[in-house]
Order: sequence, then structure tokens, then C-alpha cells
Amino acid sequence: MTTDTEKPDISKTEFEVLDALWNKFPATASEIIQRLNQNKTWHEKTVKTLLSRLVKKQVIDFDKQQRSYLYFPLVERSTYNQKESKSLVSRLFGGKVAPLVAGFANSDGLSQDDVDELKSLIKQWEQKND
Amino acid sequence: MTTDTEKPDISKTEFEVLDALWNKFPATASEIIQRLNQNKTWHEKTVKTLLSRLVKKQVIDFDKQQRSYLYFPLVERSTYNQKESKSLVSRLFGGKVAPLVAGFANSDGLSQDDVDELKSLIKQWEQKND
DNA sequence: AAACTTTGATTACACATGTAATCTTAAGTT
DNA sequence: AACTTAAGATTACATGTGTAATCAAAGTTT
Repeated sequence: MTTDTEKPDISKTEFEVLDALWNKFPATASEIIQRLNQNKTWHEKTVKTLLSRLVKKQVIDFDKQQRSYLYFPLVERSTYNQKESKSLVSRLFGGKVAPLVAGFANSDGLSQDDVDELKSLIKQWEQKND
Repeated sequence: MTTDTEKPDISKTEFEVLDALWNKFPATASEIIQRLNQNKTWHEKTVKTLLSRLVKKQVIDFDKQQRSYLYFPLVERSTYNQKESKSLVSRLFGGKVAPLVAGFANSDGLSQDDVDELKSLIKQWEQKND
């Protein structure tokens, strides 16, 4: 039995396709291609390749709809975001999120809205953990 | 004249080498290899290759010291961290840092220290931008 | 039914990346 | 001076990634 503890990375371009799918699913390849081509110009074949690779990596899957496929994600956006954030914060900031926010606070990055949201988050956190 | 607007990415393994160098520089290849091998086991040749690639990408450089080289970074850790953070927050959270912090707030991630630091950051920010 | 079209599957191909081994040359040893 | 090391340079090679083109089959059109 192959324990298969390997989790292949999602590449940059693959991510863009996945992102388009997350926006609304299930979706056919053509739909996804249309969404993507509002921003960038990828050849139809390129997107199809990326979809196949995502399927092979078990990041997305599809149901057979007549001729074409209906794709849907197997990974939730929030889960993915969570893991990526954690990973970056751990690699770059020793696991502490505050230094990342500090970076935004200097060099521009923080808006009044951000600050309001952060304050509200903190309030909630303190309610819970206290 | 080639305007050379290309900035090659720093790969995962290259980053680990750069990280070791940032910890104390200038440093010889042997020193860097020693630092890295406290955590992982990379062949000496592998690390040398990664150092060469970082030099070629103009991420680090060296001064010739007798036989061996003294390497030093050309990019500051804080600058790198800044860019990577911005990039991730923009790709995953539409450029807003609060949702990232929210992710930490749910699913474990936030410590009392983090919260204290965040509050202090916010206080400072409000002092400035008000 | 024959031809055309559209969909996914398969193949392609250059450059990047992970992981070294081999080559060359200067420096230290005997 | 000849021999052995050790440092960086060059080469290697499988797998991943970006970016498609070609192939095969099912559906649509005339």
C-alpha cells in the first residue's frame, strides 16, 4: 500500500484557474475560460491543460455532463487560504502574524477599514479568550 | 539596451539558503552549509548549486576571499518579506490584511502576545493617521 | 450519411527546480 | 616539485511548469 503522503503544490497558473472556479461552481471548461479571459489572455488549450493537471493533483474533480465536464473544487478556498497564510507567516515571520501586519502598517498598506476590522477582530478574540 | 524588467523568482530551496545567509553575513559556503545542516540534510554540492543560482539571479553576491567566497545578500529580508506578504494578501484576500488575521483568529493561530502587538500597532497607526 | 465542430486526451517542448556528480584549478602537504 | 585537498564552475538528469498543438471521439449541420 502506498501511503501517498505527497501533496503536490498548486502552481501559480493552476491557482488562477482554481480561483476562477471557486468564484462559481460547478462550471464547464468554457465558462472558466471565459472568466479568465476577462483579465488575461490564455489560450483555450492552456486552460484545459491546467484543468487536467488540477484534476490529476486531486484539487478539483468533475461530473460528466453529456460531452463536456462540470468541474468543481475539492478544496475549499478558505482552507487553502488558511494553509497558505500559515505557511507564509511561519516561513517569513516565525509564525507570528503581528510582524506581517506591522509591515503593512509601515509602508502604506493599512486603510481605515482594515484597522476597523482588526479592532473588531481583537474585540471578538478577547471576548472568547479571556 | 535590454531593459531587463524580469525578476526571476526565488525558489523554495533557494529561499532556505538565503534565509540562512540573512541570519549572519557575510558568510562562506561552508558556514552556510553548516547552518543549514543543523536542520536538514543537504549535500554540500546542492547548497553550492543554490548559492550559484542565487548569485545568477542577483539576489546575493560575494567578495573573493583567498580561495573561498564571502557571500552576502543583495536583498534585505524586510524588503523581501514585505513583497511576499503583499503578494499573498493581494492574491488570496483581495489586498486586505484583516481577513488574513481573521483566519488566524479562528482556527487557533492568535496568541495573547500577537493580540498585544496588534493593539499596539493599531494605537501607533491611529496616532499617525488621524 | 458525410463533413464539420467541439470536447477532452495525449503529446510536445523549452525553461525552472531539486539534487547532485564531475571537472578544473589553486592551495596546502610531504 | 609532486600529491592531495578543497573551492567554485560546469554538466547532468529527472520532474515540474508554462504554454500550447495534435489526436480521437462524440455531437451538430447540411
